Amino acid sequence: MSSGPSLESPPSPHEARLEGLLAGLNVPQRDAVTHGEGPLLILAGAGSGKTRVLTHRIAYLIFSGRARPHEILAITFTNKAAGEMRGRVERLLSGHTRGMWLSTFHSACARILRAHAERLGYTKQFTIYDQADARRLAKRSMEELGVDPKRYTPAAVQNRISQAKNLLLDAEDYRSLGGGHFEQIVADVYGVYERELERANAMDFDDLLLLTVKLMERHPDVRRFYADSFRHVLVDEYQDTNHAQYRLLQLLVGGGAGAPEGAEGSPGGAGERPQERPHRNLAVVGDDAQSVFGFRGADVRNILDFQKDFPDSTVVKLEQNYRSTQTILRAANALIANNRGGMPKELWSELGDGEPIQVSELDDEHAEARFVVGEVERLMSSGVPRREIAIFYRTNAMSRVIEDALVRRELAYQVIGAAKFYDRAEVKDAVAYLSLLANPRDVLSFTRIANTPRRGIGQTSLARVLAHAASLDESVWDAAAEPERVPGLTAAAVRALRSFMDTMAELRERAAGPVAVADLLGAVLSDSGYVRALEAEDTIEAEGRIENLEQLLEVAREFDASAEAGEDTLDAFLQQVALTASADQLGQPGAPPGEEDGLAGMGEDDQGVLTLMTLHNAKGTEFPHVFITGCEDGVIPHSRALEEGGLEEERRLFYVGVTRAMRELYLSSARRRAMYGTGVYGLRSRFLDEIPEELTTGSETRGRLGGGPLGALGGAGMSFRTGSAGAWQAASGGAAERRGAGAVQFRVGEDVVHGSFGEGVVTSLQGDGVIVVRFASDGSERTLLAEYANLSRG
DNA sequence: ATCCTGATTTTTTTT
DNA sequence: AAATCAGGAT
Repeated sequence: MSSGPSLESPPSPHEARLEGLLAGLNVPQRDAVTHGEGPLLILAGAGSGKTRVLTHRIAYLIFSGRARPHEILAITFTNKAAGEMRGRVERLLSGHTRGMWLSTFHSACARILRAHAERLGYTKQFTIYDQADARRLAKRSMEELGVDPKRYTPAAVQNRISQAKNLLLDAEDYRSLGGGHFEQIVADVYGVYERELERANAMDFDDLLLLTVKLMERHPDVRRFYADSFRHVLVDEYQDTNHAQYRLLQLLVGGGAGAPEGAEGSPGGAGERPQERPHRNLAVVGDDAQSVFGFRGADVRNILDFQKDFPDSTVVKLEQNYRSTQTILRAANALIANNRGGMPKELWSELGDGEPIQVSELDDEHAEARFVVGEVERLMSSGVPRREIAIFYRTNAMSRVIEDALVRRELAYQVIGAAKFYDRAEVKDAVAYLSLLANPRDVLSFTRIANTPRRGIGQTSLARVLAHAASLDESVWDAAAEPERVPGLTAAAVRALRSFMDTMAELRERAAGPVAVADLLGAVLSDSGYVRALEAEDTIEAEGRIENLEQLLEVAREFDASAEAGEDTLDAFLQQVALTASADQLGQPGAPPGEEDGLAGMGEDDQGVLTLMTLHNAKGTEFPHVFITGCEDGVIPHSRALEEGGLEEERRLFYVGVTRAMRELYLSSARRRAMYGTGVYGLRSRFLDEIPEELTTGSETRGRLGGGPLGALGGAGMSFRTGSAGAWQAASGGAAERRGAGAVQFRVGEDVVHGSFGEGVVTSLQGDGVIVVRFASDGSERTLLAEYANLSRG
């Protein structure tokens, strides 16, 4: 209306900016973005544009003058999500995000803890132990207590400790809960475990949350500092928050159930500035139907009870879906309707019915993989770029078979989540060196690297050093630095230790100065003899390790380049590494797929690559074409989850998978699937039956055994045992592999494994069963008789 | 101290 | 099937 020349003052650039921000948003989205002060609950169904709402709300807060960048704390679930959000906010604000906190709970907590570590008896160089470290420490604590690791596995105990921490319970709290024999054992281990963490100046993932809460509870001034500083707190994926995170939010924004404001703010309270008014500017976004992290302490009640916690909260419901066809949404709605409780929501879209959902049942996981890959190729030949296709599965282990099939067809792909770069042994070793340099009390890192590479410091000597350090209550570093004082060490061990520690001391001096992390890492790798030892191995694997270390150096270089001057770069680097999750993906999407370079690395064009990931990692993503594999009872309602009564969470997980699909959805299952090396027969997932039939299409009978004469299978199909090698694999293969009777058929480019030469690839077929194989172990090419050589598919 | 071998366990999902 | 672990030989 106000366009054109007007007597009224034209909209100021400021107003225009605000208008632009709201353009294209629907009514509830707009309400959420423009909501002023006070608690806000945004119930955002799948695909309803919640990230858009979050980013626009942040921009709105700033444009409207309600907040300045440094007054905003926005929490996401993964670093990747945080990075994406930062990018989008930056675009909206044309770069004005300086000082804004946009991170995960864990990263934000680590940052806060580093600033106040001394208050909790830590130094700011504290080490962050990941789950594997935590498990090792739990194991050691159990050994110290003489707990039988057969009866109780360290993993189970660590799990319980983690749960306790998520509930903000310390060892004594946990003990006083009562519980059975196991719980008492856990309480014992928890106590020792905690003591060891403190001695090591280390924190596990859960501590980051727990200790931040503790810090703020014990030190009101610290709490007040952050509460004042973050005028607006926004939380994504609120349905996946656990109790510790919930509590932390209460401490930051005030109010809510169980918050101490009543006591503190009331006259006669703690006596410190009783007039403090909590701002309660908390905006949370979530969907109870997508709560899938219960196993790690997430509590759906946080979102379900939000209105109880904040009776005056504003609630906005986003139900219009901008992602999927109605067919997909109807399936999703029908599926989730089988869960009881939860907030009623009905997703709808304007995108029309689209294609029916394809349901397929295959013989086994190999047939399933071939089927999926075949469909992928069909899609691609009809012009669909690779990046628009995703394949989901329940467990990481399931990716392998699919990857094999993809490599065989030379399709470029990326696996999100698995292939954890930071989990590689050599990378962990290198990081452990740096950790020890930063934190001389870091026992776990010390034990990891003291004899890596081999330098004559064996288990026994190591144990003696640790015991000595413990008895004098000094750091491992100090104990090891004077090996002659350690009782019981052999002369050789003393010599080896001294030489090792001399090197470390030199490195430490370097670390103390203003040194680039990459330079320090380079010095570590050469001075420690680590790279030399790898070079001496002179194997393909060692070469790969060296390449990985090269890559780590590159990461360090990038870090150095972006680090701010005067920062404790080593500490910051270690923190980043510790908190970079596997799902955050080192190489950005679009990078050539790692893995078997060459074969899969054909993604040079602008097609991007296929994406493989677990259903858990799928949350927050969307793809035009989605495959969900392993739709079998025991896999998708996972058997372990069923035992623990987690059916509804499994259903939500499946729901998450279904709602990722924009246009086409494929659901596949296998009648028979190998687990732990032997075959297991499964039933199709009960979730498939919860999808209305009229929405689906597909043959239940697709991929029947062999397809050809029944006899082809013979007795081999019954013995679903590997070991006796490719027998049934050949027999149950699809049409492409159905050729000769009995003998295994190979194709050029196929991966094979030989009984004594190991892995190789078929380079040519000479006819009459004569094939040529190049072996990876030594690069040799050998001519073999397929029938007699001890060969099987890789 | 180190290497080798056979037994046992693993697979739920992740910050 | 793969990886980790314990025990034993060198």
